[in-house]
Amino acid sequence: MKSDDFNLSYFLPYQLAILSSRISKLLSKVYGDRYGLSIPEWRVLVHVARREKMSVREIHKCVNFEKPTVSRAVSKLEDTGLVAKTASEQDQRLVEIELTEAGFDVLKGITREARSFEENILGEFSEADRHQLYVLMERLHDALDKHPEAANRPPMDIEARSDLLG
Amino acid sequence: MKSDDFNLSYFLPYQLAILSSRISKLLSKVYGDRYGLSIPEWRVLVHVARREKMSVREIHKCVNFEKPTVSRAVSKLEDTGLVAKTASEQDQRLVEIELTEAGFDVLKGITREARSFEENILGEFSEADRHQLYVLMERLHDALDKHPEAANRPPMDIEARSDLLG
DNA sequence: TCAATATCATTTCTTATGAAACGAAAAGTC
DNA sequence: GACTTTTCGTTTCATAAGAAATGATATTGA
Repeated sequence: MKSDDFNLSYFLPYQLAILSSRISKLLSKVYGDRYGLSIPEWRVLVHVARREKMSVREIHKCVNFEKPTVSRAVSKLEDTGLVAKTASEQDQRLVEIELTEAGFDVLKGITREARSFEENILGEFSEADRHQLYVLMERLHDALDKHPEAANRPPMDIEARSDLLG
Repeated sequence: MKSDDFNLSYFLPYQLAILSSRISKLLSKVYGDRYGLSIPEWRVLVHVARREKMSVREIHKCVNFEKPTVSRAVSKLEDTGLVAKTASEQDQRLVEIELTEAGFDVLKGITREARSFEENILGEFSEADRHQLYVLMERLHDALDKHPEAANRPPMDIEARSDLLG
């Protein structure tokens, strides 16, 4: 049996998955091979860096990973000395997580490499191209937001790069 | 410690991962909840449908999953009667996989729903918008192709939708 | 005030994935 | 024509992720 009905090559969900997977795998060579971090660890690290202190719950909402994944990532980062965990004074259930100096140093290194990685990929893209790309992705998110069954979109960070969104 | 150095909100690999994950999860409600298929199973099904017969190896190269994953997906699809496996006459190592009538029927249903899903997401996108989106994704793939360490890009299907690529 | 409920982080438990190992079959080499 | 090497598909094996359960603390309400 054979059918020409349907072609994955132009099916958006498939193309996005392939593209994202190729980029993620390549990027993971930066923080994985060189710094020994997993994807969840690296995401947690970046998010924690942008606040003074964060709880697992807060990170979970931002980072688009499940709570156990975040919890494990945080524990591992604590083991390697990149973050510090302390029980909250006001609410003993909460764990306050913050970057250590070592974590800050590592992040600085990875940040530099991540930026250069992105620049490498987007090298041939003009500012207009980048703007276009982000606007299109934004519109896709908007379309998803209208679906009641869609997963929540992680909140944007406050300080936006207005140079990109125009 | 706190740093405003780096903002994931505008980091392309992160944004792509989030977007792709949101869309994939939503789509998986179609083929998962309603048809009981996993992502690898659904991809295998579609790829096999486009050829008379395919080996595990061939599928593996197209589908962007590892060989064991493909092998398992095929076995499961055989169990549920959607594909048939036969040892090749010419080469006893190869397994020829083809869709059964039941597989064809299921695919027809999913295809319809997948199309309507995509249309639902891209509903507000004009033809020009879609073209733009695909061109930008294409350029990102091209940039990745230049990296020696990047994973191979799965080959495009032959019959391209020229209406999109212009 | 004390029980019932809700919230937070962690810990099972199950499942899925990919790397490496494996056995079978073909191709290459002498 | 046997021996080595390569290729194919499957099967371990180890690891990672999410669902559900757990334990601890807060909050609510009678």
